[in-house]
Amino acid sequence: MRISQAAKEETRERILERATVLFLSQGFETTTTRDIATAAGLAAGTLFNYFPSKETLAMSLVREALAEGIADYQRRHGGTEELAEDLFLLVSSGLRRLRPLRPFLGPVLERSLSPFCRKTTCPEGEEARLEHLTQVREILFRHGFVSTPDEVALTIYWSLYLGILAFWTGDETPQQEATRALIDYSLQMFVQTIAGNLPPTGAAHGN
Amino acid sequence: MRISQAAKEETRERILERATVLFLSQGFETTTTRDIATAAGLAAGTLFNYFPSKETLAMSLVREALAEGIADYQRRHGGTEELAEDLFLLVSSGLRRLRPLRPFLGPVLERSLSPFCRKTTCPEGEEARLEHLTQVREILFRHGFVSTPDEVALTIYWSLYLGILAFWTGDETPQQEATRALIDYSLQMFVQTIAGNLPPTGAAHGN
DNA sequence: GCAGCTATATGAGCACGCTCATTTTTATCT
DNA sequence: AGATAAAAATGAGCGTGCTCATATAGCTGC
Repeated sequence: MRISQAAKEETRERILERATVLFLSQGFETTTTRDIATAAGLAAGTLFNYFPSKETLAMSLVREALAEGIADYQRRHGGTEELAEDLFLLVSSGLRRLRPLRPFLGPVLERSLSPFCRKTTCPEGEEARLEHLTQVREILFRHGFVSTPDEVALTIYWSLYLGILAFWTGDETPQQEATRALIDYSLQMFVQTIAGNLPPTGAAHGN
Repeated sequence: MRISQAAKEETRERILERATVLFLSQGFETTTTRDIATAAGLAAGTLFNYFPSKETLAMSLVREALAEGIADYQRRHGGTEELAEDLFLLVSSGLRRLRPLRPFLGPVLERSLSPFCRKTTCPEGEEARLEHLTQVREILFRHGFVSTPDEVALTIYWSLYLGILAFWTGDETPQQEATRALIDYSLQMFVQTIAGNLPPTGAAHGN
């Protein structure tokens, strides 16, 4: 068993696929790793040759979706809009890709994107965070924030973003309009602050 | 075994006390519920007559600390300061009381205060959140925000607050100065936005 | 003090995520 | 082909948090 790089990738995809089905039909917590392994035609232990933990498995789905969201955003929007609008499109693109997974995302995001306890957290979550923040930085740069934006500002951005995701996972309004309002408000808040002149630490300044 | 209401409370306190010691010396995840039960002189299962889950047990400690923080705040500050300053004092009071537990708070807060998945979350966490937000509402009211502040605004406040807590649990700077800066920034941001006139949903307006 | 009742304590046992020694499969080299 | 070594699959088994049938202790009315 040396070359079968392709076969291995295939198995990986099959696991993710079956896992998604199970998570959607019975929820994240209720689905056992044994269930997933069986559904993918593997022994219980084999699953962990592909993913170090159940959490990481689920987070792979999330990360992939968010990455596609970023790609969508880059493809469609050159960034001619206003800053807040631009960020709104980024966030929306992510949510659109995450949409099919929404029913089971609560517990997954809680464990893997939570701002707490960066050490224990699974690598996939950390990477998703970095990928998103990189894109945000790029947008800010494009809008004239030349210096690397404040560490503090980005920390706050991530807090707001998590709040949005969290709210969205439980938003029962028809077309998730409530989430839309929250995104608007959060981003306006962020942009207004970062663009203005704030006493304490001094936000990055626009042109 | 009927009356011992007082005795029961005593046992509860003993559990919390021993658990704190264990959590501090070996961390939250590493400490088993069996460890705690034994340390409190109980059988493994008895622990769960007092706390429905390990998470809830830990969260009781947090909630108590935060409640004391709020009490401290109310005792010491009539609220003569500026709004942002007032909120800063509230947050600081909480952190001061939480300080002794800091070493093991990461995983605990992650699971119990996380904005995700309100359903699964333990009741203690939800209550702590409501208690804190009630106090925030009171402060806003005192500063002239007559209408109940926007649901949206409070959701955002909580996101920011969680971000602060999260950052604080991992803050390695000498006197947690970095956290101080984050609190300043976050609250300025919040106050500035809530006081100003923000297009989308319309924040509560000051006098 | 002795039944009777009920609140509490007990610990065997369950299901879970995950590990690891072992077995099986597969590619490469002669 | 056969031998060899590496990669991958296996499933028994471990330590968790937590449950639940059972046992025990404490109060009440006699």
